[in-house]
Amino acid sequence: MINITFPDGSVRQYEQGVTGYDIAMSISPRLAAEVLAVSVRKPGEDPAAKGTTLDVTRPLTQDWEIKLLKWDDEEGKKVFWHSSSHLMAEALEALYPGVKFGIGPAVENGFYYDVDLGGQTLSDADFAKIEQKMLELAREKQDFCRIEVSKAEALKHFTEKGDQYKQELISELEDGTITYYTNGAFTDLCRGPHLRNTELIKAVKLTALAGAYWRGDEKRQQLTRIYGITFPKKSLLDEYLVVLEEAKKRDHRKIGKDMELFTFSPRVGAGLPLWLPRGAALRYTLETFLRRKQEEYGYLPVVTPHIGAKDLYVTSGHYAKYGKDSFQPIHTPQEGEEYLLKPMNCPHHCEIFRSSPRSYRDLPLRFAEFGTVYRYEQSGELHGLTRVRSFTQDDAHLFCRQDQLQEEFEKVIDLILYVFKTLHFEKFTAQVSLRDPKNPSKYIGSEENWNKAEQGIIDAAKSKGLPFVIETGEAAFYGPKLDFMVKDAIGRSWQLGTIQVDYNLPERFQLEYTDSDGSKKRPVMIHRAPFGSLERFVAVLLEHTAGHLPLWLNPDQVKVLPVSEKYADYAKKVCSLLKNSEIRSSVDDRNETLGKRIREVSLMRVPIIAIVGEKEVAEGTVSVRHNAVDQGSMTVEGLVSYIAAAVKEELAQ
RNA sequence: GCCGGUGUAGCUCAGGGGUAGAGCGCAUCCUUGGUAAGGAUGAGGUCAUGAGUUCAAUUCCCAUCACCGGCUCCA
Repeated sequence: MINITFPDGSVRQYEQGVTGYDIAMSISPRLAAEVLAVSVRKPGEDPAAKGTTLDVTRPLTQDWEIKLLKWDDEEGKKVFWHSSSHLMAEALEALYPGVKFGIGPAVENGFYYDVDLGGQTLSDADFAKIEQKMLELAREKQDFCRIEVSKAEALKHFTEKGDQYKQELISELEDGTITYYTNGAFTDLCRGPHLRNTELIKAVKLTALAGAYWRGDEKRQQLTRIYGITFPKKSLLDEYLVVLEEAKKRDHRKIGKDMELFTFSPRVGAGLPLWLPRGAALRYTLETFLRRKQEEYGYLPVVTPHIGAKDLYVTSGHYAKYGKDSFQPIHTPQEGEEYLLKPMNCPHHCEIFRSSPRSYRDLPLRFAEFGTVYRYEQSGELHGLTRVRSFTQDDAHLFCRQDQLQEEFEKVIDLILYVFKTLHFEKFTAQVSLRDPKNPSKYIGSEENWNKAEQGIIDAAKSKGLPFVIETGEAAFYGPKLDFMVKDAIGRSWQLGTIQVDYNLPERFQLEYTDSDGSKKRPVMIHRAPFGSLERFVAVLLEHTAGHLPLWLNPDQVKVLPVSEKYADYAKKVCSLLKNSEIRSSVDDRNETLGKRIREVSLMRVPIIAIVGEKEVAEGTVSVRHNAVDQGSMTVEGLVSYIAAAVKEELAQ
């Protein structure tokens, strides 16, 4: 007998060799029908440690703490989708004989399989056929069987099959650890785990077709990557399709066009956004918001040029690292002079630090700048406002003493949390990015400093009670960092704010201050950007809010609509009174019906509509509609204080 | 940068070897309206750019550019 501990702490005894499925059955057949996989962990192991996921058909031979994984568990979905990729492979093999398979994992939303179709081509017109075949095979209730094989046997099998991709994978595996999974006529090299059988897959949708290199290496064979997603219920697929539609509607590129915020012009160049008046108003409001807060936190605004001498970046180390992949140096008429478009603001700020002798009493010094930078992003990677070649960082560099690092880092976390809170990004996670210990040559700076910096970040995050994950190998080449990933209203993750500790640039720029004992010391530097960049932040904000920006931030706060042209003069008067109170307002007195203008103004997401007609002119009032809700009539002064109160409430949160 | 797709009016898109269409928007007129689409008339296009095939190219072929979906990358 073995002891099985359940998540609630209860323990039950089972026969040796019992399966997850048997255990589920012993609780309820209904649970057994839903259970997709089982997560096991040695009893008493750290609860934070991830368990091992096993097939529900795997016999259990020792004491375990288990969790029965269902669709609602991330790991359960992974197993479901991974099995689906095998199902798709089976369908492909049936429809396209001779097809060879690369890898077919589960991803965040579904799964893919990289395949080599030989000479055959595939287009999304073929999706329906493949989906049909998958459903047909799924209904056959094929069991997924796990088979252990020797390396020699596995190599022989795939050599005979002529699948060089699997051969390559097997050749890198250790003998004795190799398993196959079969479902129906399809056998795949696979570690698993998988579903019990294919029947659990009730709804199938192939979503995209893409090219992908074998093992991500552009020098190697290009495979066709087929993306799909499956569900245990048809209704879940329908819901998913609705979410996709919703995401399309929330696409910041579309909203930006609708709301006339920004545009691009091929004549100006790819990835170089042009901010339209309303977009510029939005940016300006965001900048002012942050500038004021930073002032409270003791930041000092600085301004630096958009170009810098090449030597500046040679000193910083960026030239060696990125020079070849950047916009190329600008050459001046005077021979030998070379300037670079600035790809970051830090070297300029380092020079500001150097501009005068610094005392330990001066620290910390916090230089802030909305600094526009230029980076030669690969053409294929440009995407709306989230990935551009010219963008403005809400940048600041904090120069502090080692004993101030922790506190400064924590204050930056506070500032970022304030920004997120005010803009209603309620779901976010922090990611601590550390060095890749296997690849030390990728990084500059001493081992000792790296250790100090990495520990400093972890300590600060812990003391702020920040939920964070550690990612090794994700650090910048000059230092470790703490990145904030926010989840938007429909659950997608985006990287926004970042805080980075840097022991390297102070070294390279020979920055120093005089300590209390008269000795020269090197300051520590913190890079930070709560928004990340204004471009990306606006994009994420638009997708998060579907363009329904809060009143304080909206480029149009009030639209004044005269009921008919007779009241246009009064409307203009109201508008100018509002403007006198620094409210962003305009009049729509076009010769259109009131209903139509309300519709259009609402579609433009203007939060407040002030309607004026005979009654309002007589009474000296406006009729106010806020977010489609009638607020009754009020005087212009009344509307001004109404807005002031609403804005104050939005910002106070 | 690589693979695939797309590029037709300001916007969203249909069409197709014989130089073009719809809806919305825009303009003018009628209407002067009370909380999400009033009516009529009209103007707008080197069919992304460049070369090629053809009697004839917006349509077919090639290249370039931009955008879209992936891959790779991201100081």
